[in-house]
Amino acid sequence: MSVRVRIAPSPTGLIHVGNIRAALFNWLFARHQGGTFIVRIDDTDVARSLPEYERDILDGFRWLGLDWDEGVEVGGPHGSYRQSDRFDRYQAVAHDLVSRGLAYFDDRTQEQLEALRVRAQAEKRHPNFYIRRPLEAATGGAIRFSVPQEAAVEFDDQVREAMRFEPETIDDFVILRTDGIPTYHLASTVDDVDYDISHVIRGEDLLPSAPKHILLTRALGATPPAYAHLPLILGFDGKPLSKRHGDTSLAAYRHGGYLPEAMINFMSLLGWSLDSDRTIFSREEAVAVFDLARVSKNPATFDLDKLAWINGEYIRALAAPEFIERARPYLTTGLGRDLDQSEWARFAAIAPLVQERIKLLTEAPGQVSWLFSDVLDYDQASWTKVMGDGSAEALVEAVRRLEGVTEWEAGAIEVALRAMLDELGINARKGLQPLRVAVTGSAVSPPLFESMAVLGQDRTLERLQKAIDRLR
RNA sequence: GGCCCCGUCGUCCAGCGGCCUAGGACGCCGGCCUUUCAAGCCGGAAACGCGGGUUCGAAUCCCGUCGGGGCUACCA
Repeated sequence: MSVRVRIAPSPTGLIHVGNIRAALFNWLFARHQGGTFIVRIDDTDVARSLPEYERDILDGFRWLGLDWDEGVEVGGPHGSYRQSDRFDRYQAVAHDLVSRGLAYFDDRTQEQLEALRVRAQAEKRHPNFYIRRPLEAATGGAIRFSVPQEAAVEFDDQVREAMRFEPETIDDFVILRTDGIPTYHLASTVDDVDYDISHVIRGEDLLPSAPKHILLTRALGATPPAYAHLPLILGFDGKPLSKRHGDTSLAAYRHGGYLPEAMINFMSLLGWSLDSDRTIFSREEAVAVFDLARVSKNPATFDLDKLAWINGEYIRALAAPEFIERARPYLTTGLGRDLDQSEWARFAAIAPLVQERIKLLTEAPGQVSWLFSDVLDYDQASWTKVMGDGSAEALVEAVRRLEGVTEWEAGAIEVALRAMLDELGINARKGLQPLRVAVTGSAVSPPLFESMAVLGQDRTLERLQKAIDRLR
């Protein structure tokens, strides 16, 4: 049997990390098995589904490199991969089930049903005791699936192992609404059958729905797929991920300076591990060993600090030109303007030093803004902390020495300034920090000699002079 | 309430009866390096929820208990 898996998000909002992790695990499994990865759009909720959300989902998958073999925008041999195109099919299935005595019409109102649930609760009975009706009780309304009461539903979950649900605890669920729109249970199950899905890999929140889907699949005359229910992802406080934890949409990370390969690596670790001691690994390495049996059963907390660390690791591992290219859009938005060619050259010269100092691409502009502004913006705290006794002398002596440097590059600058330190008899901290603040405006910056080299001799001297004036 | 899932350092993961005086990583603390900040290197604190069994032996198996979570819609 060939492996065919799908991710079926609903376009009712921006796709979030929970969905993405499910997509990733489906993708890893498919690639490891040499199977087919399908992207389907579950838009049965026509009122809330929006085209822009569908676009967001697909953009997100593309950004992460989760390429799909069949599905929306790619096609495949199974017709449409958008459920709103297939309502006829679901309706036909629902009516066929009715005619075969496996489902029935239910014309009761929501209020009546709610009253029955309340009554069941009060009498400590399962709701199904009152919800369930004889097959021929009505001839119109919604269509409910009639859950067979003969046997328990048992299946072997790929991550949770033996599962068993007693029939009286599974309620007769609606498969087709009064308005003819299918419910998630029907559409999803019919599609999984029609598209020959072999493994359903999804969040644990759907575990209680699994017996319903299995029963429905059997009613359709098909063999149920294998199921694998992934642990849920929680926020930093151990509570379910929600708006409270900030923006959990993938888009927020996509624009927040994160690298897609770092996101993939990090999310792979949410409920899975390559082995006992590797944290950083490529997607190819993950594909090579991915195994559902090794997926953890307990919920995973989304740890932003760890994501940031992983992102930093990936940034540092980038080849310099690659880093410059990736940082480019963040630089123009962060600096608020486009850089000209000579400015880009200057950035390129200092980029490797920036690269090892940031965890997010969004931090890049802050590291080099001093390089691109004509009037330096001194950080007041840095100034007061660094400028003290001897600072003026150091600055004056530095100017004198640096004026004499004929070949303006980091090595020569260092030689000149070391000589200055010797002559003044002061240590590097005391002698160099004032220069740093004078040149970059801050006590924290990329290495000084390289920074001066990139800034240029004239501008460096100019800034040193300005600081001297300011001290008087 | 009912049904179901889960329970190893603060966090993620390893462990699937003896290799465990419980391993790795993030974070935290300390040190080294050092022109600042990072990075890097070295070291440290830090966990098997609890109670019973089973067994020569349990983090690993069983039962209970407590705790966390999911589902319980004509949402998905």
